[in-house]
Amino acid sequence: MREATRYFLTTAIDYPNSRPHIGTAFEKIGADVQARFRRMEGYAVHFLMGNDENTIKVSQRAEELRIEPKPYVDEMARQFRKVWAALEISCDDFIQTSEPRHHVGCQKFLQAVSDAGDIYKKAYTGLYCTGCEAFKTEKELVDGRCPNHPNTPLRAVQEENYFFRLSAFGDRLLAHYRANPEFIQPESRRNEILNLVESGLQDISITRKGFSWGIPVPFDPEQTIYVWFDALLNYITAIGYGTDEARFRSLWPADVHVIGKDITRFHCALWPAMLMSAGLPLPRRVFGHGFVYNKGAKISKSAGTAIDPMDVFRIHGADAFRYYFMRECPFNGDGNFSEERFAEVYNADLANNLGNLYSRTLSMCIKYFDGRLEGSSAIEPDAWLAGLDLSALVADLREKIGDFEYHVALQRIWLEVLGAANRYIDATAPFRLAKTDLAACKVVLVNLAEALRVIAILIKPFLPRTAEIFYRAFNFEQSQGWDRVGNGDVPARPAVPDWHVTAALVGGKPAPLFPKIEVKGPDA
RNA sequence: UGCGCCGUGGAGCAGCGGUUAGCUCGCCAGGCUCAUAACCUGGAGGUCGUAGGUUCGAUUCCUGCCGGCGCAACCA
Repeated sequence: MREATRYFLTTAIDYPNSRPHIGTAFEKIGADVQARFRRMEGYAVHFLMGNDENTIKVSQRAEELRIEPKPYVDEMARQFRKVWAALEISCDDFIQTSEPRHHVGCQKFLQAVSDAGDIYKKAYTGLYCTGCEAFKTEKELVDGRCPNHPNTPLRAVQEENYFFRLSAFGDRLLAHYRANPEFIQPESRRNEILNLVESGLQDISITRKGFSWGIPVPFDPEQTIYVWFDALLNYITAIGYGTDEARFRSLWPADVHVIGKDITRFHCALWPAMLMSAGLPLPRRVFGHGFVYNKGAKISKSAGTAIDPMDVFRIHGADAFRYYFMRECPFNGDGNFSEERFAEVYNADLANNLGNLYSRTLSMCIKYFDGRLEGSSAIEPDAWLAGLDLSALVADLREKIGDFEYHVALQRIWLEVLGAANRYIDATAPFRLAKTDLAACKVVLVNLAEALRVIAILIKPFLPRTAEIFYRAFNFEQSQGWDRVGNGDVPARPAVPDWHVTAALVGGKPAPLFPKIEVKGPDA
């Protein structure tokens, strides 16, 4: 068997200061859709996520809780993974930057960059706010004070740090952007970075002195590696850089880093420069997705606008949650979340359209044929398409999903495929044929069963649970197991002789997949 | 201030150099009854923020302005 093409994708690693909110969930879902889609296309996907743990805040928080940092980050990682699992995020690996594999790889990398002559030591003088435990720039100050801690005087602190010669990489970065237009996506992010790098880069301090929680600098144990330099390296340390070179070589470079638009500069300027210095290939693509706002307001923990994803999908299910964000919030731009809008989208697209199509199809099969469509193999189920060209549609969806244009892909599926099925029922009226022409009625139902199968495949990356329920509504697995079903199976009618309903029934009827959300009226 | 984004029928969003500007919700009128009071058809409603420019032609490209927002480099 031919070795499948590898596809390595990553998300940003998260600060484990607090639980994930819907904004971080948005990113993971978007990446997961890509991972699932690529698997369906036959790629050997490696999907990496993780937590960013070597930060001052983590050690402070652990201290507040009177526990050691390591048990603290382990517990947070457990909670994060639990949320991601509940959201059906299909990552293959989850790295914590406190793990030995990361420490080893980081030190090796830093040494490599140092050997390349891109690291030097320099005294840095700055105003330090003890309230924030951070340096402040002149621009940030309000009346010479830290805006967050106006009563705490700033201290002038001088510290010797190691610097990375980022400024030396400007021309090479620009050359790379020009030679690889798809390196930074979407276009607006690319323009931003082009602008930034053209205006000149400054060297960046990459170590801190006096912190015990973090990765020691190999050639100066008094210093630890600063979080940004350290965090980016997770993409290579997780796959064996410094610990398993063969594996590293088989997976690197990454096909895409999925990140938030706020950290594009680190991924598109600093990160490639680091890799160039160490003599490693650059990732093929960086995709900076937009943000999710809470009714137009920025998601902020302090302002109380953060929403816990669990609150939403605990009630309505992970698939509904995933659908909302993928359909409603363009991945290359910003979107909004509100309970009202969620209920609207859920009821219209999932309950009335998708779920109801499932219900009415199965109900008729059960009611008129006791669930058995005998002789189905003699029927060519393409009437329901009414001229819709499925292979052209799939080709277009490949392009759209490959470019992270999920909202467009979903709109097409709903408008054209679900629409075709619902219109077909209306046009043929199988409920009427059941009284006059059972054979004709069966033809319609075989068509509808086929429609459910096609829909199952098309929505598989987005709504994995629902897709599986659709596929398993009939005995299609006798010809192809669900786990192996891919986009190539859309036009391939299953060679199963007598299609029959295998769906779970409640009281002889299919249970509603997406029970409608009762919308509260203004006086409720 | 610099950079970026947004301003499209009542609401929320797509779209994008070119046939009658789409979708969802809401509203109105029909049809249907298999289904989660769901589904299907049709209708009302927009001079695509504003003033100019480029073009045979702009909602779509450029510039100014108005309004909203995000980011501004050791700050995630």
